[in-house]
Amino acid sequence: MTVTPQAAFRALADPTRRDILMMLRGQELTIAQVAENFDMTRAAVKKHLVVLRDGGMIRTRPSGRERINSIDPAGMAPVLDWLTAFDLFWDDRLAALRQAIEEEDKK
Amino acid sequence: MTVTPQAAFRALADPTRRDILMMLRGQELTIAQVAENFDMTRAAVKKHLVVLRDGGMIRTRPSGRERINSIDPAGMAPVLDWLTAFDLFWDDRLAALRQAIEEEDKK
DNA sequence: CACACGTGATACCTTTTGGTTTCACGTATG
DNA sequence: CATACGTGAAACCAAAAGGTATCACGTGTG
Repeated sequence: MTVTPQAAFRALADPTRRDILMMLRGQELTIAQVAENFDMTRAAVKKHLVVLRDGGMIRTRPSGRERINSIDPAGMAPVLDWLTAFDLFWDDRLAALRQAIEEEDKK
Repeated sequence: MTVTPQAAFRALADPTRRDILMMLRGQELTIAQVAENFDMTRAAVKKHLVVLRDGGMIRTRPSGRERINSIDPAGMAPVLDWLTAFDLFWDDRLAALRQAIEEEDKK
């Protein structure tokens, strides 16, 4: 199941899905628990979770009659890779980052 | 005209638009020149350029009867900011980046 | 000035997307 | 075993997205 860059970018394109990712950043949640935080049906949230899964952003593990969703740390890689390849803006960011790191190393 | 993160993510969600950004990475192009590279009408490409502009990814400057499109380096900032705030995967990337920079500094 | 050229804008069409409702199914639990 | 619970899946709907064709308009150019 190779995750295409397109699936990854699509997963990030919806604000609800980005919120779900943020929500899952520190904790694992069942679909029902995720749905509690949104003003939409569980079914709608489920669909978003499927898109996130197709994009490689989350993993789902069954536990009894529940499904536990957690972030897939590797999922962001295709996006990062594209941004790196794009690399125009990257120069500035890299420069700032390099400086920050060097400053920190001086301590 | 504040660019919402949503507009930025939306701009990146379409493969044609990402291709356009890549195409604009090194050169400035008129809409007609951009359109030459795709199997779709100029009007369709124009729409993509509008979305990219709304997302803050490109700038358009008039030159006679032409419009010259170029990348806006600052456009990627909202995306980068979100990814940084998301920061789970970031750890690995940052670690690798830090190491690469430190290695280079030793030379 | 007449006219070709590059673009902007609009109407229109089809497909995708985000959402709902409803029902079937496996899993706990009284 | 009966039943409540969490989920999966399908049918359906409205709105958004991606595309086309077409026309209007400013800008060069013969």
